[in-house]
Amino acid sequence: MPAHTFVPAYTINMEYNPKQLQIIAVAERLFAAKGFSATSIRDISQEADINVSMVSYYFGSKEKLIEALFEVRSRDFRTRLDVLLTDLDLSPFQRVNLMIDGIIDRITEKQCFHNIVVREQLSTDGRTPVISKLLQELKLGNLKAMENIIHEGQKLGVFRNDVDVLLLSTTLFGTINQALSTKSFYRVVYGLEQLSEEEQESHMKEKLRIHLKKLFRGMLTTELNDAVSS
Amino acid sequence: MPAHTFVPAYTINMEYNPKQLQIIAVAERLFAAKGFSATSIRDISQEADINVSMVSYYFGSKEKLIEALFEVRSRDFRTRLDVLLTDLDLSPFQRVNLMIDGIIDRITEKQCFHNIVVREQLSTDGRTPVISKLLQELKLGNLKAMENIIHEGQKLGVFRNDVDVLLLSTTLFGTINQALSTKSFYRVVYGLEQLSEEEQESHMKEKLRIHLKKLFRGMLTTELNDAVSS
Amino acid sequence: MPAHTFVPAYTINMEYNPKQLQIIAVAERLFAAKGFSATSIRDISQEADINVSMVSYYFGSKEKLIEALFEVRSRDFRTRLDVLLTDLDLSPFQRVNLMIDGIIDRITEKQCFHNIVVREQLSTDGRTPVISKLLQELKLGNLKAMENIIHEGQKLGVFRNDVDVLLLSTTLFGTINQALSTKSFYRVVYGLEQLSEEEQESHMKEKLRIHLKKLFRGMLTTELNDAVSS
Amino acid sequence: MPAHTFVPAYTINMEYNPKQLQIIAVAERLFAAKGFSATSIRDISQEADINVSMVSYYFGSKEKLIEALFEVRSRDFRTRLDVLLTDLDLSPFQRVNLMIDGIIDRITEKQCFHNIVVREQLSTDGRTPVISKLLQELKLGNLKAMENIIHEGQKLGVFRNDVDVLLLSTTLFGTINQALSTKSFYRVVYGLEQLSEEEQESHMKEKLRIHLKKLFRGMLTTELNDAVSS
DNA sequence: AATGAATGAGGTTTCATTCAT
DNA sequence: AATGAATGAAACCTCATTCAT
Repeated sequence: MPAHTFVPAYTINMEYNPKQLQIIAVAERLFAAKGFSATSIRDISQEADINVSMVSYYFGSKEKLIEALFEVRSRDFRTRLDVLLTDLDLSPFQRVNLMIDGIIDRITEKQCFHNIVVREQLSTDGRTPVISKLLQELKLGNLKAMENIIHEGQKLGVFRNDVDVLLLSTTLFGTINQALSTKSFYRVVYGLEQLSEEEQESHMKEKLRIHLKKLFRGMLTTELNDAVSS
Repeated sequence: MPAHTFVPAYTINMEYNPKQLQIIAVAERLFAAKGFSATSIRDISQEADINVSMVSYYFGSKEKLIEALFEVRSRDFRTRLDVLLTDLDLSPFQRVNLMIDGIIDRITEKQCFHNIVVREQLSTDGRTPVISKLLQELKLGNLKAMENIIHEGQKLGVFRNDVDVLLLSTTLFGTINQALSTKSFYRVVYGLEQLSEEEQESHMKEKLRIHLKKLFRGMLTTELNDAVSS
Repeated sequence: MPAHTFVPAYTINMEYNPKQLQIIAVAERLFAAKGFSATSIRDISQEADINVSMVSYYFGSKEKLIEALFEVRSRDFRTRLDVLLTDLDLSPFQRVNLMIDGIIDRITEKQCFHNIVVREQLSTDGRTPVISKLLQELKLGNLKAMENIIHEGQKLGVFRNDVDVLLLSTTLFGTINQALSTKSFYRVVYGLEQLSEEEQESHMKEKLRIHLKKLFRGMLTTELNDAVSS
Repeated sequence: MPAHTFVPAYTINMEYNPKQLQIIAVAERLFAAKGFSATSIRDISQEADINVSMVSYYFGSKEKLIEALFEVRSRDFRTRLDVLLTDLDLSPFQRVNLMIDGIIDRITEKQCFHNIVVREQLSTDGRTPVISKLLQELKLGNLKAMENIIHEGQKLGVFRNDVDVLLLSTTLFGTINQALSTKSFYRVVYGLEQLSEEEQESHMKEKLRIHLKKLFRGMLTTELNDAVSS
């Protein structure tokens, strides 16, 4: 092998070229639909209309491909998160509502990736340390952001003090994820079969927004006493 | 019992023999840990200490094995669900709290199966009609049970009338699923590394119970007005 | 294993009990339809409504089963052949025609077995010495019988002297086999689709009889001169 | 050429590359010797000195391999058939003799393939629609060609009018097939053990030619009256 | 830079057979 | 005498990856 030229694309490794991004996009869709193991490199290369060997060529391996996918998408999120919450001058409830809207939008927008994230979280033997680390950071970032908002509200005396932010965040993400993954059940129950895919999605998003805002309001508002004895 | 004509047991009746149940149990654990596709029949047979061909022998195929798994566990759930909620003479809130406890117990008890269920729900191209149908029934049963309880509370004037039961159920299951799938993150954040597996789990369950009961109380209680305008 | 009782059925090996004959009958049908290798013991046991292990139990192996099949059917033929041709007082042509009728009847009657015989003959690496030997004897018997009849006709000056009996026999059996194996093509060409299976078969048999008798007459009759120069 | 999307060559066009043709050649020999089912992909790949997975790679499956085999060989025949019979200016008998020679040559030349064809015809549940169709076309082509020749002879008053062309064709192919499949018996009977394989074959071919030409002459010649009463 | 032919490991499944009962 | 649970080998096929070009 001619050594001077055999520096495979994937060793450059921080910037991805258009072809790589295209492959990542296709892989994202398929991994979301069928799962990582059930998706073959042939599936991907077929849908992306590229040669089978391109995945290995560009990423080194299938494993590395999903790592690249996580790297790219994680970066997206990190950037978007901070922007949303720090600049504006808003009341705590407005801020919470904005956060809820932001997260719903973000997740529904990148539904495929979130689907993959959920799958990865389910895996006991984490796919790979790289992904585990990225996921951990992602989740920690989310948690810190929410903590900031809520602590601010608490300092202002608007929010209760006994708020379990982790569980609240768990409810927020859990509800959205659950809603998305049972979309078809949702359609049946609400009788939305005649609506288009998009109409149905925006319908569900709207309902979700209202539901989660009400929920957060209930959990954060001071007047509620905590007498919950089963 | 696999007969001489190779008609596996489950096509005759719905009884599985001890060996089959053992295989199902092993498969359940592995499918939960790695996913269906990533789990090979060899993995299963190795852990179950049986011959590779026994899976095909007892179930016909890997596909049929997971179907059997769903059939067995679904049956468990159906039976347990009704019992819990119909007989006792309780207040609406007591009933709701009992339901929450019941569902938390049920899911944490059959964590592996629930993990698999979540994975299946994520799959766009449902593994197989058999499983889709069972899942649909399961979810419908859950929803109906919750509707019964809440409607009763509404008739008694204890609960608000504008409750979206489907979304509430989504939050309930979504929160529990999310909590379980991010268990290790939970451990890090709460600094529970020194606790044993079981101690940690019961700690989390306890927190979950309180959180969800508070949450339901907030969403169902009448005094809360619904002014949530972002 | 208790030695005194473990003399498996198949070692007795000259007489077959009803169960064995039933298995042989089913195997015959399936081997004819799909070939030996393509027919599994499970296929056989399913159709015969017996346990899978019965084939090994009664015959020792699948291989031995087909040997048994050949033994049983070969015996049938040997007995039937001689009877037909030696006793009656007939003209040579009458005798030839009787032979043709007899062979057509015999083959169509035991079509499955003949199908298997043809398959075996095609196999370069003869299934097993046992079968090769039986087949050889069978063919030799057929040839001798035909030689007897023809030599007698020659002695009487009714038949030509330059008859190649082997090739004539080849034509006789080859034509019948070919006709049977292209039965469905025959049906299409003659437009017999509306006839029942049996009607069609008797139609074909009748045509075959006439054709072959005419053919033999042509080949055996003296007046034809042999000037065949391409 | 198997493209990156794993669409094997033959689905794009009907050209097979040298490697594929080599595999087909090996498969042809083994299928002829042992039958389709009894021949494993391992057998083929071993004899062809290629990797086991190449068969699936080049043809998709074992099933598709035999289909490819039939496609290639069928094409051969179709082209050769017409050429032979249309151009020359010959007497009807010359033409028939030429046809007989041609068919004998063709079959002995492609003996393996013909062996496989005979096996396929014997299968009640035709291997696959593709093969059934090709076989049907092949047989129909043969029949039409023979009909043309014979009808011409009839128009010229040289051949009898009551000729059953289908049965005559059955006899022609049946005799050749039978002769080839009982080659070893033929050797024993004629005492040709000391001859080489090729010498023996040409000996048999010569005998076959004479036999079949005489036979056709007898069946087609007008003077023979049809008094065949058993 | 990119291809596609080729590989070998490993996947699921089917097979004939055995063995304890 | 007969069963059926269980086995291990081998079947076909798919997989991710490599390598020469």
